[in-house]
Amino acid sequence: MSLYETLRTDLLMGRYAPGSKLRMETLKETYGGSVNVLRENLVRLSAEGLVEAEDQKGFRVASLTPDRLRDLTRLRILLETDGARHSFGNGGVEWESNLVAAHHKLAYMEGKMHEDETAHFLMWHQCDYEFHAALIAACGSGLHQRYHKQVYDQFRQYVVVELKTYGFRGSDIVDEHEAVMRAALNRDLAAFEQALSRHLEVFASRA
Amino acid sequence: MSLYETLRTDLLMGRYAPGSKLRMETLKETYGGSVNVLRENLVRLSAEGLVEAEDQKGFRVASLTPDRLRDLTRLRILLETDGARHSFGNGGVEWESNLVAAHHKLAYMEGKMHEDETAHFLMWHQCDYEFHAALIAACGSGLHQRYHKQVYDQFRQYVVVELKTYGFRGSDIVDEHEAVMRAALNRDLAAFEQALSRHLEVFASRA
DNA sequence: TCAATGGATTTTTCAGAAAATATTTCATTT
DNA sequence: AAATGAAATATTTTCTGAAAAATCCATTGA
Repeated sequence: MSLYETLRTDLLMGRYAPGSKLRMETLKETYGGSVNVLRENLVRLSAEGLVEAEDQKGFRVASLTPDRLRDLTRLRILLETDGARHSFGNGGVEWESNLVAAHHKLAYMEGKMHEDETAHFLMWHQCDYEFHAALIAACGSGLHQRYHKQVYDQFRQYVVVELKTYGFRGSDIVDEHEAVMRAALNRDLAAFEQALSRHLEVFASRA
Repeated sequence: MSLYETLRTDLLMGRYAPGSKLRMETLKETYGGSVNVLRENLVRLSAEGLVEAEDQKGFRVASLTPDRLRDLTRLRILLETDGARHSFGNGGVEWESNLVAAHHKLAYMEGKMHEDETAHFLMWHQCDYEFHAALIAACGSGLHQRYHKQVYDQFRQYVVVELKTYGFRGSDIVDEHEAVMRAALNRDLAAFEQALSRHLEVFASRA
């Protein structure tokens, strides 16, 4: 795994507390590599919103403010809803069956989460992303998908912290995902937006 | 001006042909500074979509493909329409008058463009951005605005090339901007989306 | 208490070289 | 003549160690 991916995973999975300082010396010890390479990656990660860069004051993990969560929630709803709208138009059986598959896998992982949260932590996140990505997979715009991933990843920071603090919030999530998928398969945009908004905003109001 | 801003402006204003290679040696001669700093900035600019990075093959100016233009157009319409929708709700007289002011300045610059395109080139771009930014200025989400700027800047690459190739396409643009502003002031979302789509898609179909 | 000061810490930049990879050149073979 | 492959060249990428610039912090003096 490249330094970029390693760093990114560690940031996403809550290895460092949000808002905490990322000191060069420490990073060098942890990841090896020289200052330049580390900086390059930190610069990239700040452009992607996972890291904050303050001029002459180095880098820190992006902070978890309520405002940012609100912004991220709104953007996710916007990008997923519009992406889904296009998928409704472009997507055929292929798209549908990939979506059903992703949802099945996700539902399975959510079952597993009740057994052992920490063991399936990473895998559940992976499946959750793949489900939400599948919704917009047929939107026909790579750039749209790229921005969605960026926003999703920032949102995930909040999810990880919430999950580590309060534990997996169980069957509600399963129902919400189910409702989202059903609306997508029915190509019912209004229902989709409502189900998705519910899914994300319920989370945002808890976190 | 920082190296980042200088580089960014040069890229945006078409100093280098789209798709052309950015060789380290050349950049060092042009901008000074050492390799590391240059790389940091190029990494950042590739995360923002103005530069393409190919592993082990260095950096090049982002290429102008029709697909990318289509994606960028769609995203601009999405972000500006949704941003405007929120502005309609949140924006008061303050927002309105800033919008009117931005439009007035833009219309003035578009008059100047008929006199001397190259002289007012940079200023017109500035005003065009400020107008489009003013539309979503009251959307209430800094992140939304940040992403919009990113998309706008990438779109601008195409505008600059088109403008340099065919010259300023005159009074059509003025009318389009006028229609967009009027719809915004009337808080008529459907009209707004239509006017904006027209404005951007007419351009996209020409370029 | 508050602000100024000076030393310690940290970030940022630098220059040059080494390592890794790409590209070109050119002789050889098919 | 076209294709192949190895050597030479060029370029990117990484590393090192250090200097420069900025920030942080604890102590001093008002």
